[in-house]
Amino acid sequence: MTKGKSFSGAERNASQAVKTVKFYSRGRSDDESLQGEHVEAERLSKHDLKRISNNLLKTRITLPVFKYKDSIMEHLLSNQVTILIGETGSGKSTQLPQFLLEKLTAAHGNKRIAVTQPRRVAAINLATRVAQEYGCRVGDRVGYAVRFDNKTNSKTRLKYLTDGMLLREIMLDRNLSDYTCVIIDEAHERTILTDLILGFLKELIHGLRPDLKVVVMSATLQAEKFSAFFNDAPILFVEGRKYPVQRNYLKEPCDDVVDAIIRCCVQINQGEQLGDILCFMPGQEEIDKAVVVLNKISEHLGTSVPRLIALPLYAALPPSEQAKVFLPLKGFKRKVVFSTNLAETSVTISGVKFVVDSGLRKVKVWRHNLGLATLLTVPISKASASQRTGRAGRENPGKCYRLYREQDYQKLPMQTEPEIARSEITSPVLMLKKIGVQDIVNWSWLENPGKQAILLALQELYQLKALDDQGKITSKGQQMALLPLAPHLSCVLLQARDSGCLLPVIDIVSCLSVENLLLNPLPELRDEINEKRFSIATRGAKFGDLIMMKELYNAYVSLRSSAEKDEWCKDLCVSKRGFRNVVKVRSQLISYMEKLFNEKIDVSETGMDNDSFDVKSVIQCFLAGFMKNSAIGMPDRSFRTSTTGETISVHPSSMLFMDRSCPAILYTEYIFTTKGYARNVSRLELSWLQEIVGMSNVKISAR
DNA sequence: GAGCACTGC
Repeated sequence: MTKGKSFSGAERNASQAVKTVKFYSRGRSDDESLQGEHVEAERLSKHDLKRISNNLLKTRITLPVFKYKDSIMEHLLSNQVTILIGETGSGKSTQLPQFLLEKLTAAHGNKRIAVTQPRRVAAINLATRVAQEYGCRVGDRVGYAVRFDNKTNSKTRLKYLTDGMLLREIMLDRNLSDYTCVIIDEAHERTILTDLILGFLKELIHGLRPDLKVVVMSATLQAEKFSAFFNDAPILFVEGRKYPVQRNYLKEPCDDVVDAIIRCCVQINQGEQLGDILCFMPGQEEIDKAVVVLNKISEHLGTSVPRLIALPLYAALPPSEQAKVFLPLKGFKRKVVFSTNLAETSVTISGVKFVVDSGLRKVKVWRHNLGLATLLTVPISKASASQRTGRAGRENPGKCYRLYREQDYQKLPMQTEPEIARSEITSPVLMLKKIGVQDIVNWSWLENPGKQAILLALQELYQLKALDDQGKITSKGQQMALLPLAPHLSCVLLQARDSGCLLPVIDIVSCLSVENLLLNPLPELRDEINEKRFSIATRGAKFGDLIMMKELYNAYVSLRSSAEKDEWCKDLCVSKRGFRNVVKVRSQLISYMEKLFNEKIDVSETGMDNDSFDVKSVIQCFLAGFMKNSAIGMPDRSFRTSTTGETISVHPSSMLFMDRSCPAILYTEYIFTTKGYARNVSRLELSWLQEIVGMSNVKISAR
């Protein structure tokens, strides 16, 4: 097997510039592969826990990271901020926090160590594993906190949590006085929330907490950026072990991604030893097409080569379909998984020996000046290409086929643009205001989103009455920041309380904050499923998607058994996992509202009766949060946005797609793909609009 | 008259 190419320049620089601790992991890796290793710790005795811990220790001490413990700890303890670059399999996420736990809690007995993760599963899996290694139950000395699931108690000293969760804690206690050390893991992913935490920690250690220790853990490419941000904090480089992956490029660029990927898979199948193939593609459309084509072709390839089994993988796919990609195949077969970015970080498939990379991804880019989101297919970054390639070398040496030329690869940007640079930032700005930041433009941004973006966010928050005309956070803004919702939806909820229709609005807001609740039916079932949805949501048929969600929710909770619920979900092509989440979100929102206003919400009055709420009041609550998201019907039957007069169309997924009678519409999302689409659409009467918005800034032309 | 990458509280 040919050895893979050497690291890129930036990776080498990072390792040369600093003290290098190299090791080769022989144990299991420190991330997703922990799945399925859980032991029912609750049922085990102290003796059993100790025994398991001792057994695991035998594995842990064979890890060279254990051998370098003293040297790593020396750096960590003598610096306030340390950047730790650790590759996959370096054990950094499980071992380092335990080393620190030993040292720091000896000195600060009642304080905690926080380890943040961008994803819930990672936080839960890591805490579960580390508790075993430590020899305790999860939720005792070692625990975790993610939304809907808090396994910590007063004895917890090592706490794994999602970065969203830590930000909540920051908003409630801006000194983080519970903690002696904060470890930010996977910082290179540059999620908005990770960026905010880093900026916040920088201010905190230079202000009220000069004693707080900070460790930033990241993959190679961004080390210098983090180091420079924290006043040249030392970078520690811990090498993991990856198997070599041979990289192959195209000689000529291809113009049809699906065609090129299929050819490549067939070629691999004919020339290479057994091993599964993982193909990275931009989106669902290309994936579905490739699956159909490859499954058709594989029938005609003969029996001298493995039978190709094509499988799709993307987030909108039902979990039962997603599960198929993890099942090993029996017999003379080769699995070909066509995946979105999902398989780049969130999911690991074992058995993959070959990666085919289209070099493309889909990305949602917010246009501040237009006030809309666009969904674009764009080339990936070098970092992303390297991550995708690495998926072929997790268990054995592998090969990667890049469907672009080497000179095209050289032209790719080094890193993916951080999320905060291409997103709407009303929510981050409100969080900063809540924390007490006055000057948002000059705050310690890891990546400053720009003056225009910030001013537009401030303006938006002012219109939602979260800020006063001095730019100071109002008491309404304080409440909005504490609700686990986008500011617009928080505003809707607060309006609903004032209007006396909190319960139906909470149900709808809960539906809106769960992703992929309504699944896309297969084309041949579409009309049938639509009919079923219309027959259940009789008022939604007239008033649109928000009202439909309330009716679907009512229908869902009126079913008794979970078997009935599952059947119903399947029948209407809605996500059962989604609806289970709706129920959780709903009860969380109710309890948060109770806490905010120190009052008890009487849930009994929410009946199964769809007619027990007033449609006009409910939709007017949404107008309070989405004032600018309204459009007026024109004589030619198109809609024009009331803010800019742009043409906007009702999205085909909406209940109102076929409706020709709406005088005006309200929508919660405005997204540009092939043209401007309104999603989650409600019917508006012109008089409703006038009552709420007033005549001043909306031009209304009657149909 | 037609479509949607991924997270988080």
